[in-house]
Amino acid sequence: MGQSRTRRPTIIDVAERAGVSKSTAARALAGSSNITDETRERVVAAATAVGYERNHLAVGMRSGRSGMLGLVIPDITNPFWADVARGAQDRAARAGASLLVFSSDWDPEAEATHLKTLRRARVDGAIVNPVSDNFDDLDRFGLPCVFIGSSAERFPDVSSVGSDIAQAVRLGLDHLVAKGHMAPALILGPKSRLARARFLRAVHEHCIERDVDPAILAIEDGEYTVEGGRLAMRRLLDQPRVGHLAVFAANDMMALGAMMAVRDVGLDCPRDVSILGFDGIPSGEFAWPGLTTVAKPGRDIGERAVESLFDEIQHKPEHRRIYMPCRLMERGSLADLSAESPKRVAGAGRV
Amino acid sequence: MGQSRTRRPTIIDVAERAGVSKSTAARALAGSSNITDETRERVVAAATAVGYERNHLAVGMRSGRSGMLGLVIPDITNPFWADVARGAQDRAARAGASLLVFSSDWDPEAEATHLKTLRRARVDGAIVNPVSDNFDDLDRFGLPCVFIGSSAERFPDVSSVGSDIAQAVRLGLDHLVAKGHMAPALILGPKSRLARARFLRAVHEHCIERDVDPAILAIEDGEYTVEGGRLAMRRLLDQPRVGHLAVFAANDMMALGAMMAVRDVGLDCPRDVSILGFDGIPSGEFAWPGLTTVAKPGRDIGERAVESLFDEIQHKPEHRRIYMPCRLMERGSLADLSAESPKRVAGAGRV
DNA sequence: CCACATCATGGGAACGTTACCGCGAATGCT
DNA sequence: AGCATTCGCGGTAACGTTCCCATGATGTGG
Repeated sequence: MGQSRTRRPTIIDVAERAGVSKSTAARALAGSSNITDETRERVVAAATAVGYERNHLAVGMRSGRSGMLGLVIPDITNPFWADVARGAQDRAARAGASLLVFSSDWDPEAEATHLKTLRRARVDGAIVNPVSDNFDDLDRFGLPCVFIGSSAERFPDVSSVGSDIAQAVRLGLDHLVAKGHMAPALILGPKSRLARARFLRAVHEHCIERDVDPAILAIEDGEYTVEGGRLAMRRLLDQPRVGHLAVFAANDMMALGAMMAVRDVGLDCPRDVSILGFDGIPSGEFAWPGLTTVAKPGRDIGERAVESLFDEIQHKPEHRRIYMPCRLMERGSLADLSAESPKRVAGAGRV
Repeated sequence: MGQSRTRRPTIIDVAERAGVSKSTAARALAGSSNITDETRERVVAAATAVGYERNHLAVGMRSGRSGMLGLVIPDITNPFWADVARGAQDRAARAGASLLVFSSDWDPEAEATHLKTLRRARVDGAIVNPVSDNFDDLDRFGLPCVFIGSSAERFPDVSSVGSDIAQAVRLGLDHLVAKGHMAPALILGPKSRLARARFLRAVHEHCIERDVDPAILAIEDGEYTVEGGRLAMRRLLDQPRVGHLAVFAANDMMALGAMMAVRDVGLDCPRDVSILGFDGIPSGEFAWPGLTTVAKPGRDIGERAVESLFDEIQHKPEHRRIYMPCRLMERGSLADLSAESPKRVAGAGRV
């Protein structure tokens, strides 16, 4: 980087060089109103000549719009959230906005700090995966906000975007049923998490539609981690059972952990145990066997969140709850038992 | 979000409420100079009472420091770059700065656009994994800049932070040798990439130190992707060979692809083929067997890049080239042959 | 040919903050 | 006591932009 610290040219420099006032220069550069073509061209030429670049700080100050959005997610290192961030980034960029990204590590305090930073930076709005239960601060001077993820629904007044868990569960169970797994065991996240309740409710509904008593499903809880899944699967394997075991895990990490547990006890997936995940993280592709999973549309969620946020910023008060559809990614972790045993449950075979 | 659009309080509101001038209020809030404790307390009280939050746009305007940094990486969705972003984020936050994150998708045009956006946003500096060959624009008004990654070294005038490829290769080869793999095959990225040349040179040096002729090493090239690795491995397996095959891949994705290729032809890793990767992406942990790899310190790189950038911003002209050490992650993809065959190469066993 | 509308342009204020300067009071020193 | 120095505080300018209003020029219609 050679010659350092030349003062950045301002619109006044442009105006002087073009021989007009700064008002005229500003009008010319803004594009539209009431300007001779000749003057406009002269101003534009002057601008490129001096290398003028509009100062967005000043613009933001004058207009009250900084052109920046905030994104507060648990961890950018988590592939799902990286996907969300990428979608938000792209959508924001398409609208000429920039994204300030923060990771909260599921820590309410960090979250609060980051939100304060965002308010001070005068972002036009924020997208948050809420960790804390208390967002009164946020409310005070009305920072436009869109929440993201299933934890968002604790807040009735805030628009939110998330994945359609009911549809996802339905998709997963339909697939399991089609493969001949009528009553899969469940590995779920910790109790008192909204996502868990929603997942479970969808499973119940699906079972009832198929005339299956939900109570017969084995359920194990665990942390949303590889280790959590491993332990839950170990408990599942300890239970007496006949024949093939199918498992629907509420999270890919848990599913991968479950896969490890299967290997730990000398069994084989998918020969002895079938595993279905939920998330769509890339690691599932490289596991052996590849993890069949219901993939959340992280990128789409990010994009839609930004769009919702723009609505919010423009005071379009249509406060909405958006659920994005998930998609089945079929890989190798499910055995196909549909031919082996006769379908004993009415309506089980439908897709 | 209930009562919307109350005007955000300014320092003037605070001053009025505290019964002082805005200068005094500013001084009180800035912390230090020449203020009675009593006045300071009154101002601080007033500030919290009205919910004052300093407007960083205005501060940036006045001071010329926006308190924001830019980060332009190929893809936030790529786990390595997500790691880098996380490190940069945390380090920046610790210094009270925020990070504007952009993904370029290895597209020079997108990169240029993002850099322009960053300049307009008046970031104090930028961290870039350079894609383009031409950064004259960047130079013009001296946006402080630190480059990141091995492609950075094309630019002699710009400070850079990257991983220590020489050390990484040494680490990997030492480990291979210790496990009894004296002359591993190499799966490398495309020619005319700087990283490839560096990798190869380090391999040569290591070989020569061990009195091994580098020319005997089999080398296959491929794209830095799973598919690239798969194809390269397939070619490697087509070649006639005796006994166990060991492979050092220049990238974890390629290594995972190689693993698939091994499975494709009915062989077993690590029984028949040993594979060593380079990157440390999480997916390697869930592959079967777990991928032994040399992990790049993505997070540390991000942190150091921010630190370097701060130096750059403060005109500390010590332009530096920093190489961060890598770390071996031992998992299951390497067979231990050290006991089986006598060491025929002098000095091979050292660690 | 004059009244009036239209239009391109310039002047100035304002966004919120901080740095600088100046003023009056209080304090220290001889 | 008298003078110098320090100290707390207020006023004002400036950062770069855009918006509003005024002004003068030009065009239009009666």
